[in-house]
Amino acid sequence: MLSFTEENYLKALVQLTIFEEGKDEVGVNKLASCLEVKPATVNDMVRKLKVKSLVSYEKYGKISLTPIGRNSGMMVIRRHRLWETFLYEKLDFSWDEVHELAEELEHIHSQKLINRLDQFLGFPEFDPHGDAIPNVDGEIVIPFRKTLSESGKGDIVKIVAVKDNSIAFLQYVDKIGLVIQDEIIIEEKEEFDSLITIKIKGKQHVVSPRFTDNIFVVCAKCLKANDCSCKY
Amino acid sequence: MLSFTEENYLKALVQLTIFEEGKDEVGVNKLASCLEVKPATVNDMVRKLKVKSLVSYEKYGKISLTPIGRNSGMMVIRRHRLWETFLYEKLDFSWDEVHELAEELEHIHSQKLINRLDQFLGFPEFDPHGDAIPNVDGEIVIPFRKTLSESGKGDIVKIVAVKDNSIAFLQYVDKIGLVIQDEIIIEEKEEFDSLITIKIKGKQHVVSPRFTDNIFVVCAKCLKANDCSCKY
DNA sequence: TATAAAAGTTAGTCTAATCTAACTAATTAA
DNA sequence: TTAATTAGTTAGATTAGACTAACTTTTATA
Repeated sequence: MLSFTEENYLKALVQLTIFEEGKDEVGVNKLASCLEVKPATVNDMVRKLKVKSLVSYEKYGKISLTPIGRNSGMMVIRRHRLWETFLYEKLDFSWDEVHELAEELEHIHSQKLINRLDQFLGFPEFDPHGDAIPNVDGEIVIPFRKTLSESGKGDIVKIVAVKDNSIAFLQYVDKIGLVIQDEIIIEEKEEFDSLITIKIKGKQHVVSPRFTDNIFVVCAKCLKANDCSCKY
Repeated sequence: MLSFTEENYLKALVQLTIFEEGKDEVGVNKLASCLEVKPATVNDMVRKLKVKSLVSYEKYGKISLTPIGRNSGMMVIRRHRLWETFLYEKLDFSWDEVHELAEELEHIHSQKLINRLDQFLGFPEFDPHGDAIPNVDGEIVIPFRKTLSESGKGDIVKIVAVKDNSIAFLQYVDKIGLVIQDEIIIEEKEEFDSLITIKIKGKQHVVSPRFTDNIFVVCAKCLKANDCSCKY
């Protein structure tokens, strides 16, 4: 049985490798800052996780997940996202409240509980932030998507997820009136300071990279993220 | 913020004092065996809880809860029993499965979460084992009831709760076919070995004190536990 | 009421998860 | 290609919650 802490390390590793495009390993410092602990602490823990065959690691090398470690980490994320969905759908919590609560709930271990919860929720595919929920085997389809920052002037896109789950960010998104699946028109991109002018539901907003880096979108027409050549 | 462990101490103290008729304090050994730790461990912890004004305690004396300690302990029990109800009512768990899962879920702290859950469940008064659920202020109405062992020959009673929440006991209750609110007729009481012959739904069963000590009942006619003088 | 048994305490040890401070290795840039 | 910077390691300390073993106090009983 994994401890609360060990699970948090595995979860962070999944986020920093599998969910981070084109990466399958991560350094001690990066993991430390993600978990808000000191590198020395990570060093100790990674050795323990290695003994348990959950990570691959050599002194002065990078850290990566073994298949077992990956699956365990994925299960934590599955639990997290299913609880978020429960809180949002059934208990009427707002999307900026659910993350914090799910941080605790994700450590309840029972497989049976989480599978029953999944069923109770009607086997949802996405959590309230638009993130895919790993299935019972720890598999996940990472959908094609790009950030709003990567969209070009004139593009008409659809928001499919948010990257940042912090209360401050989500409340800002609410304030603008943006909801998952909404259409966004990129009206202007200012090279100088990277500010972008967008239109949502007919209303214009000027937003910063701090915002656009954390909004995941696809083309509103073809629903592709990258090799889209749709013309409006 | 109380730790997982501190909460378990407070919960056990509520059970051993408030829920145990005519007691308002308990010794180190009793608490230790209830929590399945050594008396030395309890001694340490009780000192810590005293510093936090959660218990009253003097060296070589008995342990009792302060009003704050009582309320904190009650909140753990409220959470436990609401989660049990959720698992039973919404996720179709059987009553012998819910206790174990609720032991983990009860440590999720959010007041808001538990009050929303309460509302979602329709403000239930009793958990699946027939135990009353403390309200939002940590108050509880401990209903009048006696054990089946205390019932006399010829009594017709109604089961309102079970004392033991262990899987083995609950599965035995299921096997007999007994359900909360069922009527039980005490047909025979054997002084020699304390075996009792009961009739449930027209079927006779011979049961031991191990069973009857853990079944809470009231008079089926007047719904009183003690000063009942109903004649059948 | 003396003494045995039960209940409670103390001191010292252990493990998990963290830290700080000082060190070493690897990488980057002048 | 050396020096500076960044990344990673090690040793030793700390805290919470548990333990054992030896001791002391309280209670019950002969």
